[in-house]
Amino acid sequence: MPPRELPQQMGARRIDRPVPLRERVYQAMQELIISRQLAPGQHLVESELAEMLGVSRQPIREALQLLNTAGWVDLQPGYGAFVHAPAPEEVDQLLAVRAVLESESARLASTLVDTEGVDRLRKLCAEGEAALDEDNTEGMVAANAELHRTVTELSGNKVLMDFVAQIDSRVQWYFTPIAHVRGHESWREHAELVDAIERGDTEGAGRIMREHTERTRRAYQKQVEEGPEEEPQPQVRSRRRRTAR
Amino acid sequence: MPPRELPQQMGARRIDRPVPLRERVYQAMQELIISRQLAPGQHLVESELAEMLGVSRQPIREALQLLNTAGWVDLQPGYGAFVHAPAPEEVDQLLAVRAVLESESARLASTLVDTEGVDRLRKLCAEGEAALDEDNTEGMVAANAELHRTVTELSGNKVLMDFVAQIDSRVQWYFTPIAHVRGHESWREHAELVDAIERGDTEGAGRIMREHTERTRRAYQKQVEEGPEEEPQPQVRSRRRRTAR
DNA sequence: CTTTCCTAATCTGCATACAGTATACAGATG
DNA sequence: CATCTGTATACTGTATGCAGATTAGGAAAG
Repeated sequence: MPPRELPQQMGARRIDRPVPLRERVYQAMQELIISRQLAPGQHLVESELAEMLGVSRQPIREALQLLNTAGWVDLQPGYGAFVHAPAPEEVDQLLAVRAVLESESARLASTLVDTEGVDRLRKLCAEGEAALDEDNTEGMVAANAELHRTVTELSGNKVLMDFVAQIDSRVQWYFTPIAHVRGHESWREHAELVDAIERGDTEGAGRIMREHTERTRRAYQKQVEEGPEEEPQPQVRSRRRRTAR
Repeated sequence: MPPRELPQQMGARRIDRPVPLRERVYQAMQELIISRQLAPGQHLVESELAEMLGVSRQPIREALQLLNTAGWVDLQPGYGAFVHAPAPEEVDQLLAVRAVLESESARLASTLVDTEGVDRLRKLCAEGEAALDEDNTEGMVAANAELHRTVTELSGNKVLMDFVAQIDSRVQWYFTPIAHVRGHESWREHAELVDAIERGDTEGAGRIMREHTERTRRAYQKQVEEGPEEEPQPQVRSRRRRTAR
């Protein structure tokens, strides 16, 4: 330990190191994928992306590797990178895992009740309801994500947070297009969940969260059955020739 | 489909594409970390690794990124890569997540019973017991890992498999040194688990697995409390000067 | 002797260059 | 006309080079 301690309480936030290019490329590409500007199955040519984003191939490659491990793109060695095209059963499986992890988050959160945390949750509930009333889909999705994230944060388990974060961003991707249907119902469940957490009702919190996410999952399944398919997705999966000059 | 089929039954095994260098570097480094040849907290200098493994820095960098997302090394932008040094509470959290995911695996597996799968599980149980009898720690750890992996595989949920695989390899890393203590007890529980899966006892399978992994977790906690610390770990975390010529 | 500042050397981040491989198109062959 | 084969080309994988950032170590000052 250094002889003299530095007052730890000051703006302990260290100056932000320059964010590596690969991180920013990662973010940019994630957004391009979520917004469907890069379509599922599309071939991602490194040099093209490099030119598009104004950087060299190196940071592009690094970002692609990260996107690969996060499940956003599929990397086929010696072949290329393709935007991941989630199969319906994969989405279902993802939601199943989410259900389990979030349920555990709720259980843990309820054992660490904390008025400050509960306040935050209630505020998010209010925001969500408000967004719902004014038909603001985007705001609703955001509030929903933030609520779930907060519950996980309150669980106090960092590892859990990491995993749930990974899953949630992908769930959001799959979901955004099929505009969240179960509006009021969903937010009523959220409110119940917060109540259970507040009173330290571990079993209740876990059960409610589990039921909640399972219902979401079933809503998704139903949507898939009914809505035949958004588009059959040409599922390109083949290398594309750029300039056939 | 092409008009004329090629006799599909012949040695249909396609020639293995050259495994990218980054993959092999990843494997090599993971092994070096598990075997403690690269100590926790140690600074990993790209050029050094490149020389050591006989490749250029590029594949090293890519492998480091992957190792980072998998939790094996910590990457500090502009600063360097360091072998991850798990804090005790992190290990505990990891085991908690493992407990939940594996329990769910067992539940799902029990709903998809299948004699072939049960046979494989039983065989692994036998192997484990045998290894235990002849005091073969390595074999025991391997059988244990393989058993858990198989249960997850039988769950039929690919996403779950991915996550559990990630967790398990890290759990193995943390565990190998503290030589698995709860020997017979652990394998008795495994046998019970397989029985439950065989008879399609979903709740039982889930419960047994949960209790099993929770017990493992508690065994770890106890070990941590008793064994003060392996070594206080200098926690180097500082860049090292290579050739102070 | 302690603290501060400066300097030098190392290391990372990013760009570019090169080689090998897979693909698509065109021409050849039956 | 259909199918096969050869060749040009584009893309990935790997290596190397360069600039800026960051730290360790030591000199200078209190």
